[in-house]
Amino acid sequence: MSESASDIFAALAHPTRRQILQDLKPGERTAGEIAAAFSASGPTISRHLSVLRHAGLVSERRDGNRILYSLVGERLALSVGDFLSTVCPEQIVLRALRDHDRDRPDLTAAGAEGAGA
Amino acid sequence: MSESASDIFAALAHPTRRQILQDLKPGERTAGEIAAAFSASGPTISRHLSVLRHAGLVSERRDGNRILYSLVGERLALSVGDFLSTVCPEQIVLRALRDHDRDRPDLTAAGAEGAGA
DNA sequence: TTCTCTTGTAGCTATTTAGCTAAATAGCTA
DNA sequence: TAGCTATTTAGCTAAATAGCTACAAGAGAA
Repeated sequence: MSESASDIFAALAHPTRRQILQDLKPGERTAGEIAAAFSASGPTISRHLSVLRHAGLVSERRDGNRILYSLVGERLALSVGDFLSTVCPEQIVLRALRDHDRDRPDLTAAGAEGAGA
Repeated sequence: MSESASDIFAALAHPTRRQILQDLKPGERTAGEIAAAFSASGPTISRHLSVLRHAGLVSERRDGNRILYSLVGERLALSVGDFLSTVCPEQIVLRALRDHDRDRPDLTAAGAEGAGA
């Protein structure tokens, strides 16, 4: 498990791959749709997807002719969040998250409990 | 010191550099102390420190003959946490932190040393 | 000054990665 | 069967990375 942390952070080190993850946040998309959002060639995006899959950050599902990719948010949050908690004091992490969504006032204290969605 | 998320994630992609950050959690250490914790050569560790410095994850301070490094936890938490919040639903991130905290209740308060290697 | 300790830089090699084009694979339709 | 679409794999080149040894630079001590 500790070895896969390198795979995850290496996968996140490339801006195209971070953008792919962000594009997958609303829901699953085909490889072609993902590739169409970038100027790089299809095979290049396919390899980026392979890196993300190898890191466990996306999952794939076949639908006839196409392959649909979707984000594995739990793995991303667990692995990255675990490392963050190991290195930083937890207060700093929570404050960073709070600063990110200033719209939501009391996210860390009360809410976020049964929020599966 | 770059501002790029790619630099930060690339810095975190190497296990030696993650271990260095963890070793710096209790407080500042000299380059020699840091290097002594690894089997790699001094120059190799020096370059790892340079990568971490370039990513803004550590800061250095001169003390006579030595150079003392310390963790910049805020930058780590802000950058990584910001990306995490951009890609994952916030609830997943918070639950991941909470799960981690449940497993190791006293990690943030006391040592978390483990840095032996 | 010179000597020593500590840390960083230079130069080299081996390995990995990112990008491309061309070809192969998987599935559907006629 | 052939043909068409979607996606991945193969093969290549250029660039980046990690490791090493050897050397240089900065700061005290003698």
